Amino acid sequence: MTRVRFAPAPTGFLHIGGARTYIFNWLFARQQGGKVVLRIDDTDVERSTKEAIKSIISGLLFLELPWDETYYQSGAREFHDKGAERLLVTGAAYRDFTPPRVDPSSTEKQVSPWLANPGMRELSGEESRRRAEAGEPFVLRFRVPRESGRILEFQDMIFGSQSRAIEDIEDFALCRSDGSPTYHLASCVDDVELEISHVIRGQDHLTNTFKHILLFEALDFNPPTFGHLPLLLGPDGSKLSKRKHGPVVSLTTYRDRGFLGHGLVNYLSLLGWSAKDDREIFTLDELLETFSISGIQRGNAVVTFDESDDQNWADPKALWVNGQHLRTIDVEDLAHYIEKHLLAEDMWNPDFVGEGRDRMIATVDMLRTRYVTLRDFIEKGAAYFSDEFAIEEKARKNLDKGDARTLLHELAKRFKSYDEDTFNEDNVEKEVRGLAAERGVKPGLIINASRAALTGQSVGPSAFWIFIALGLEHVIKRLEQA
RNA sequence: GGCGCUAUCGUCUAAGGGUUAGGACAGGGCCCUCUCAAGGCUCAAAUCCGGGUUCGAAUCCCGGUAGCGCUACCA
Repeated sequence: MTRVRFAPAPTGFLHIGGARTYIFNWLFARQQGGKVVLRIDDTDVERSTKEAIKSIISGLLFLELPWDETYYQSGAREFHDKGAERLLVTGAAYRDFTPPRVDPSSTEKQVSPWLANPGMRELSGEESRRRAEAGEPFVLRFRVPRESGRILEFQDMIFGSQSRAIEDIEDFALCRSDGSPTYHLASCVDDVELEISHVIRGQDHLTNTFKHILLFEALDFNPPTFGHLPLLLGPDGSKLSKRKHGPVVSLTTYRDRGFLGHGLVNYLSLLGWSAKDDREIFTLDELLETFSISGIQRGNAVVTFDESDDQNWADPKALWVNGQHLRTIDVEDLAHYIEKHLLAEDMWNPDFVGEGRDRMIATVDMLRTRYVTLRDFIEKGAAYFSDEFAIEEKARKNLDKGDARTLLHELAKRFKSYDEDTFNEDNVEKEVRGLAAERGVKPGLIINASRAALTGQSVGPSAFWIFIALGLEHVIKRLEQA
């Protein structure tokens, strides 16, 4: 049985690199008919927060790729303790009483690689126990058998055959001085506990994998199959991170700014993976059909975004992919997503249910070809859903041209004799063009002024269509107020 | 510094010994047109450098360089 896990540390929001890892895990597992476990790696009590867990889960829900089980590492402490105990008893681990390094994050160059603290591996079992019982703090370290001169090897699903000399691996920590397990210990023990068959994670763990293999062996378990994904880099070329790149890379930002869950899934899946043909747009089903680990390449991918640019706050390609989804998904579904945003903005109008439903759907359908996010319906499309909308500078200019306002008022007067049946696109066009001919002005003058009066914008769908979309009542009101 | 990984248009990528090095986004132009989009057509844009191997190298090998990652009592 294929079982994969996605294991974020709840030390902040989940960024889109993590989301991509989740997507690839999910796709792989689902193709195999396997299970997906969400494992919250909250062993670092200092930095883990409840809010982060909430943010991660809500971000993941937004992707609409459901997982099967949720597991909290903090609730599995007894397994970790048992593992640590076992490693200590068998001699695979030892206590290190060396005080912590003063400034572990210091940038000073290391002259030679650190492998172990002097004197600690050689401590006799008795002395080690005595000092521990006396209350002297220690970290538990893995005793890497460097003297074996072994070359460690494994087959990575993505990077292929990997090897590393055991003598280059340092005695990594298994438990902190407060007794809590580190990532390496907890992760491996839990992978065993959860019967994980495939570990698919970021390439930043590629070198750690050798440590993990050593750990699995010492614990007497067969290591799972590993696959490492190329990393996502920010515009500056460094590994995507919440600290460095900020909330623009947060999964929840994409949700809040109006991405479609599967639109983002599509874009993210294209980073490091391709179908080997020219296709770029995939529904979830198509992705499920097409995705393959062998289509993943090994180079890191740069995500370009510009926080200060309203148009390109996300990667332009991400926006484009989302736009493609926006205009191809079922319009009813789309309307449903838009409703949520309207509700959130207090722009919800009860007319959108019942009789007005069809009108709303038709509006959404017309607007979707020129928008790329759900937010656009709220911002650029305000006039279609609400009577409160701003009038743009360019639109005002269109209204100020010639006798535009007078003509619009005349138009309003004429539409008063219309009813629901006669008020259709053809008749409106005839009326508008007729008025233009009558007064000897270009039709464009009235047309563009109409759009300005009706929507507050100089750009948008066909003006004749807008008349119908808004309905007779609103049209007359807005024309009169022009 | 040590170890590991990677290297094709600005960005995401295809081509795994023989192609005018293909596609997509973004950019330019044209068509369409009541505006803006969408859509269609089109232009510009790349094999990191140096050596091999080979009739032939983006592709295989070696060396350099660059980038990224790891080198924590973070994950």
